[in-house]
Amino acid sequence: MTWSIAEVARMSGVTSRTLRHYDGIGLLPPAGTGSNGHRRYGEAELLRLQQILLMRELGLSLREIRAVLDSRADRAAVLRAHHTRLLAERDRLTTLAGTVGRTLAALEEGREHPDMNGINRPENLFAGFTPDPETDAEVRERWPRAWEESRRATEAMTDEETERWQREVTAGMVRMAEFMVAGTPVTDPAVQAETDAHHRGVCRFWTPNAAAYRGLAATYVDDPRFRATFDRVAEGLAAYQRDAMEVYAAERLS
Amino acid sequence: MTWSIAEVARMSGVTSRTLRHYDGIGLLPPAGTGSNGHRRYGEAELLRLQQILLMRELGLSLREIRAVLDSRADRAAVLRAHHTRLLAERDRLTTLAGTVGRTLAALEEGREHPDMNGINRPENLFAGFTPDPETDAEVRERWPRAWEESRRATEAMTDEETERWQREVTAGMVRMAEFMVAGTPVTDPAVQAETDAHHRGVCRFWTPNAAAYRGLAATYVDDPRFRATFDRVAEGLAAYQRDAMEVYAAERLS
DNA sequence: GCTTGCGGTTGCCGTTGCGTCAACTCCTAC
DNA sequence: GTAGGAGTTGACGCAACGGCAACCGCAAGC
Repeated sequence: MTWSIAEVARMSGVTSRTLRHYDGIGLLPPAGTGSNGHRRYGEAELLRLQQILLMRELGLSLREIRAVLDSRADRAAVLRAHHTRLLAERDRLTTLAGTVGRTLAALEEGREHPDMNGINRPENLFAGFTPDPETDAEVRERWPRAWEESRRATEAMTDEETERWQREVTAGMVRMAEFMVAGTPVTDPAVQAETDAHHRGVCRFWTPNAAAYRGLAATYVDDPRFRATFDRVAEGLAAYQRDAMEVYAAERLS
Repeated sequence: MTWSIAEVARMSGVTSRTLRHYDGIGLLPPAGTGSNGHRRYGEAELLRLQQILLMRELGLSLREIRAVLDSRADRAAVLRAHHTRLLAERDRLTTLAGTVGRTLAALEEGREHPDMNGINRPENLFAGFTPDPETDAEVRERWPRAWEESRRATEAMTDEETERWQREVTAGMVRMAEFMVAGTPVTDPAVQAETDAHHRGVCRFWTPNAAAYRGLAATYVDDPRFRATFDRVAEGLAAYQRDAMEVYAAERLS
């Protein structure tokens, strides 16, 4: 028993165009083609199509589905990865919806040019920034090991890399500010994930233990130069960042 | 003071390709071009670019951004619509992640061919379905007005429309089953939204008031033929659907 | 014998927001 | 004279198809 493309389409609920597409990308070739070039599908193909549609409903890409069906990938592993992606995307949308909602509220409150809810978005906070000699000397004196490590790492970067990195730091600060104005507690997994990114960023230059990381956190608030940098992005960000770092140090560092 | 494309790219953090793209689609034409064809950007363009990037970060499409900037659309209205879209998409992902998570759990529990967590997914539950004369006569006798209205609406549909409609009904039942196995309470907005869709579907043939809709709900469970149809999708679906409909009737109908 | 219609075919464009070549041009410095 | 850098336009590619065009084969009806 074989079926024509239109019959399969009616039985499965997809369009014949889709079936041709699946044939075209090698996901579901028909059992054979008649003398007139018409595709003929058998039971094996119907079964395969059923599997395809099942996974498609779960949101897997056709490429992944093909990998699974051709047993070039483990079903469970693919689904786990997909699940993680879904949760991450959901969290992203949640944050985004919050930001849009606040912007909207500001707009309707009459502020014609909302300033992003108190967040400034410098494209690159450190553009043309050279650490002033005074601070540099101070760091060198107080933490000579860290200063030396950091110096080596900095010198190894090209100008381009430096700028990309500065941009990334700025973006991280803005994301943190987002959480802050959204009222997200610093213990929230999303905030801690961001803090983890910050920690990894710091580790590019210097690997702090819990106490050192806490020291850095304190410096952000206590040192007027650091605090000013944070507060240029959003008021209170230095303290928020410090709190997040302290939670991170307590939970993830030793 | 004007800037070259590379300068603007460095200042704003986007690539020169992006700027050319924005020019290409008319979103951000340069202030002018030099004798050598090179684009020159002025302060007005930088300001416009800043606005663009702001809205882009909020997730708006370039088309929407252009509409807003050319004041062919209301900022607040666009943001409100976008906010709604974001929330809907977030909810979709949440449900999807739940389904994927349960499928994954079933898979890891050893069931190599998980049956979608107890949900059957007939492509079209009513394929080739003709209401049996007995039921038909019964409905006609008990609710003559409704039977007549429904008959007229049914006859007005082409075969194609009928099949599409049956498919949609089946899909709705599967979505309901998803909520049921996910343990979502029937009072949940998502479930009520689905019930609203069901209600609108019913209204294509017959417009029930609160009592009638509740009566239909009861029939789903009490009538063995209806219940069997629901339970072919998932066990207990008839009761779940009834509960959802009763909540709906109480809250939205009179 | 000719037309009409159905069911199928291939192939190409459009969708979104750019990344990534390729092939040129212009200007400057050595 | 030539190498290099900064710019240009044009085109393909990405995911998963929808939709259209042009064409083919086969049947029925005139």
